[in-house]
Amino acid sequence: MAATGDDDATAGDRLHLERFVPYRLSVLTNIVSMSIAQAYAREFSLSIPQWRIIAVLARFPNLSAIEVAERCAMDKVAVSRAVQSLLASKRLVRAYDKGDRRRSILRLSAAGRAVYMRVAPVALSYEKQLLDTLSASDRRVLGRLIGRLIDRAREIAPETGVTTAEPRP
Amino acid sequence: MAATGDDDATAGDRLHLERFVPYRLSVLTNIVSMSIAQAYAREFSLSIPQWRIIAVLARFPNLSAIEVAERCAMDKVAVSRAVQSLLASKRLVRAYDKGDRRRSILRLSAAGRAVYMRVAPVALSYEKQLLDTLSASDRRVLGRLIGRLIDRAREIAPETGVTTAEPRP
DNA sequence: CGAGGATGGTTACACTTGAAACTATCGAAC
DNA sequence: GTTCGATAGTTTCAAGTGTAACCATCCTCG
Repeated sequence: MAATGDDDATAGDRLHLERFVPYRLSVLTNIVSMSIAQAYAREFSLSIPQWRIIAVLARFPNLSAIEVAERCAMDKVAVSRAVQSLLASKRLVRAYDKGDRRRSILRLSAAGRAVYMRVAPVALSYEKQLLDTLSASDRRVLGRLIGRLIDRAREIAPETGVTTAEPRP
Repeated sequence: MAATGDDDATAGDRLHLERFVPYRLSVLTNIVSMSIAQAYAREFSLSIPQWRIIAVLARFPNLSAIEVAERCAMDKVAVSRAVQSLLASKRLVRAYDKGDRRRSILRLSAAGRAVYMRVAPVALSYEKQLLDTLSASDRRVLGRLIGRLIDRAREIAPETGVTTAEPRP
């Protein structure tokens, strides 16, 4: 127990970590990410980046590595590494663009699709469990708020470079 | 086969990454954390764990390492390391409990408080900027939703051990 | 007292991650 | 065609992180 008791933040501006939204978001995200990761890491030995790549390629096949990076909010180094391990485990197939031979074209293999088919329901059911404490209207609001905050965070981010999802259309 | 480049997720259960709440939370948190970290990492060479420890000790002085860990949602190894570097940079003072000599007692030094005084306003102003796209009522709702989701995530987390903040009172 | 177990904290090692440098290809300008 | 700069992707090396093993101290129960 804090000997002096409490709150020694003598600034005019008080930062209460436990009410500080960035901090709380980070706590929430950590718990959620770890929970989901556990579900697939154990059974399929997938890392988080690997799983993201599978998920995005399941939905948008034939992306290049950089396009994957944009959609996944990962940087290209992380994508490169995850792609290599997915190629090694034969869950991914890589071709190269005829016209531009720098550009890779990534698709899931049958094995990759199989992994997706088994992991996706687990992920979705986790999300369902997580959200079912909220009312339908709270869920809608949550979705809207997250969207707004992401947009806003991007606006005020000091040119963070790559950790930005959603390719500009 | 969708060579057209769209939605090949032929499962009955479709995972739309861009609508998947855990994913969106992770994107949001990444952008936010990196933005804030940049602010203090550059000027004060503080890592995220270091900054968290400073913030929590500014508010609750004389905690032990484990109490810090609980409040920061960090594990004790991370705390140990961050404490060491903060001791090395003279931003922290460590004493040991008279009654229980295993137990450390951590406090900010004058230098540590000075860092806090300069970083806290930056963090708060970032939060303000982030949230000022939302109406006052949306902000309240957001706070409530995050709280609910953290509780829920803890409930359904498969005994993740330590990544859990808020000591039980 | 002293053995066994719990608790606070640190160390060791393997693995992941990030920043920067590097290769290779492309497009355009001269 | 050659040079220059941009783009796609990889490699490298250093730093960060997690797990497990490890000391030291404390507690308790015989």
